[in-house]
Amino acid sequence: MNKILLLEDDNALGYLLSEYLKMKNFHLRWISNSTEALVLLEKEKFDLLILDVMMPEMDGFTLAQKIKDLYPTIPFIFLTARSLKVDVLKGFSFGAVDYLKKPIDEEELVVRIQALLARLNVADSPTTYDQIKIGDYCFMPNVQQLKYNDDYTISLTSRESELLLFLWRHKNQLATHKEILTTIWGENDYFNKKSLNVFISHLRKYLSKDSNISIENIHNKGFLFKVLD
Amino acid sequence: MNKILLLEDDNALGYLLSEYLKMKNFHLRWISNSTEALVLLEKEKFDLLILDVMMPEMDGFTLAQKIKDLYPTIPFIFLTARSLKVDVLKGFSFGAVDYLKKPIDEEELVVRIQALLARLNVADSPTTYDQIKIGDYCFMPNVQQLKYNDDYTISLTSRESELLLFLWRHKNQLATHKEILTTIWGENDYFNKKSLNVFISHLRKYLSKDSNISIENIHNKGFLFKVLD
DNA sequence: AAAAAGATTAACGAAAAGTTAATAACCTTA
DNA sequence: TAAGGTTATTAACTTTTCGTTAATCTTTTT
Repeated sequence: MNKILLLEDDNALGYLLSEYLKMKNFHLRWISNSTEALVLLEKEKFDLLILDVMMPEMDGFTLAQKIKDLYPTIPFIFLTARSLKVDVLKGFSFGAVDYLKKPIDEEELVVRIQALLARLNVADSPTTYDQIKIGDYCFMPNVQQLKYNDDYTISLTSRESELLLFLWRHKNQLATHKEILTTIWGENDYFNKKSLNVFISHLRKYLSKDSNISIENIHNKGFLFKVLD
Repeated sequence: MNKILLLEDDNALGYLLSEYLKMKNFHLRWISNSTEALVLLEKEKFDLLILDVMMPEMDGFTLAQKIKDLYPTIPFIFLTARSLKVDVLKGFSFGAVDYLKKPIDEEELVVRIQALLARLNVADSPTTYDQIKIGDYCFMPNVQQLKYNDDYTISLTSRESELLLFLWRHKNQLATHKEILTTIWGENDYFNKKSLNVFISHLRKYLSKDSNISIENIHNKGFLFKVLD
């Protein structure tokens, strides 16, 4: 879950936003004091800051400057009543990732935050889960390869790989001819069905080392990819 | 420099924005047709899309949906005259990173783009390497050299070096023709694909001493730079 | 037992990929 | 600006790959 720090000195708005964001399942911390923010950042890690520009003691810009120096990677959004263009430009020049003008629409704020955090999270995890364990085999659909026990690797053709993926997604269920043909070949006709048989045959051969795996034919219906665990 | 694709059917606004953004040193391409956008994205790589929501033929939302499916990582901004709240929410739900209401303030657009690209760039290339161990080889992209076991050194051409770096960054993953061509050659067409083959051939020869390294072709898709450790 | 469906292997042709050589573009330096 | 060298692209040709089709045999159904 994502931790957000909201810095807003207006009690009404601060309360409204913090309750709303909590309701939307953000882990939210609301404070109304700039110096407290710095103390808190020292102790806890936040994924996002939401800063009001107009603040007593220290205004949002100077605070942002300080934060930028201390924690250059943490993203922050400005909230402001001043919709002066020069302020918007100034906000971004300070490194803001967004700048919202009051009155704040809570729903819009939420979707903007979500869009932002989604981007941050995908940037973090380039990991494409692309390893599928099938018995003694490991199937990597993205690179169209099938590895047997670290022993050897079989390169699959596109059709073979698509078909295996389809079967795996429907493992231990009936995968009908029609489903397979329409999704992989695009058309369900006599000749493509012949092709399908050829590819089933290929896959059976590739997977023959593990007796817990089988591709069984269901007469006149389709195939059953059986994987015992 | 960052490449931006602007899709805006209003000639006056399209012209204004494209000129303004060019002046601000963006590499900008302006088109007014949704289908043209899809064709262009197939051939060229863009860092950011700016889409008008209201378009003839295909509206921005459906286009965004298509783009999202085909190129899930490319960020886009919506531009719109409809400031209906439901549209803003819809825009973000489609994966937009920002949503600007007309009339567009060009200066604000520029700073928002800059903020966005700045974040993308730091996330993308966190490090620049000057020594990369690849099996028995040591690759030095900055000096475009490839050393085999302190034994001998191969001087690489710029293309060879760029390609090897790209492959290394995508090692053990599928590097599609399109990705390679759009990032290194800038354009994805028949002839550049031919060139790519030539360079792949060069690299294979250079790297042939270490049997744990291979560049495998994935038919009709791209290449797989395999490095076993 | 006949007919239909499925399995397996092989053959084929089109398209893609690999390789080497030739040409064109691009620098540098005189 | 011309020469020479380097690099990238294009061309020409060969090899490989892949999906379909065909041929043959086996299994299932009625």
